[in-house]
Amino acid sequence: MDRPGVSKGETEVLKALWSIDKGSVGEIHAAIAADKNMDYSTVQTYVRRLESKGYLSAQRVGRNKVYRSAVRKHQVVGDAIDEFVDRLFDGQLLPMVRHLVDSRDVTPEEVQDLMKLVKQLQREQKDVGKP
Amino acid sequence: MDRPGVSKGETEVLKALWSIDKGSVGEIHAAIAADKNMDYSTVQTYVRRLESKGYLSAQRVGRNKVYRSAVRKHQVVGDAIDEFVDRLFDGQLLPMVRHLVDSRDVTPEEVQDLMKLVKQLQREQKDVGKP
DNA sequence: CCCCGTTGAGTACACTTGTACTTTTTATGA
DNA sequence: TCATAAAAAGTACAAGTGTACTCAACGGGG
Repeated sequence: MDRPGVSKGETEVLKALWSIDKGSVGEIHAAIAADKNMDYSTVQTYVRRLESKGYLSAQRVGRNKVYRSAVRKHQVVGDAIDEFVDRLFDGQLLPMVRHLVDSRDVTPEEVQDLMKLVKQLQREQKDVGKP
Repeated sequence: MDRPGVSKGETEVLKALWSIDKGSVGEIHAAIAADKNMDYSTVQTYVRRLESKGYLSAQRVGRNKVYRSAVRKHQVVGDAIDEFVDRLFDGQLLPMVRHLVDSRDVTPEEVQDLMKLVKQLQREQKDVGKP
């Protein structure tokens, strides 16, 4: 069940697909084109490669194909994170987060959200094993 | 001043170099070999590539060269993180962290450390502009 | 009914990366 | 002094990636 990794360009396609749920190459292209600057043919290539890697499933509808992601976003993103954290931080979470907040400006809002997140984690851990 | 990115294998070499500060290819190899399984020649290749990309500076000492990193760890890691966060989370910190803590088991110790980290952030932000 | 634009399929090609093998140089100990 | 081991230098090569161009097919609007 483990496929070859997703490249940078392919990731763009997957993100677009997740955002529109399903669509033809043209629709995927439209969902990307906004910010990035990716040729239709390039998207086509990425789609083809993703399909052959098993990340997309296609369904014929008349003359065209409708693609949808065959993997959950959570899964793909999680795998990418794992690999990244392994590569740079030997799998350790804390140094990673420290670097994150350390190297970029964190806004007060973000700090608040972080705090909420951590508090929630604490609560979850207290609840372990309780009804 | 912006060099081509560092590949996965090259990152291993850089990490080894940061850990021993400086060394010959042999010493770098020794600093890696422990866990990973990287041939001496492979390390040689990575070193050569890193040098030509401008990440290493070399200094001749007798028959061999002593290499050291020409870039600070913080810089390289920071760049990698930025690119990664951009690629998967459109540059947004919070979704990234949420996913991080969400997708892997966080130990109680890690939660405590996270809490410390966030509290420190809060303190820092209160101090902005004060003597 | 036919042309045109949208799709899909096939092909291209240079650059990067992982992974090494081979050849050359050189200091060093027998 | 000369062989040897270690390091450096050069070469190799397949797979993956970014980035597209070309051509064929087909379906809908004029």
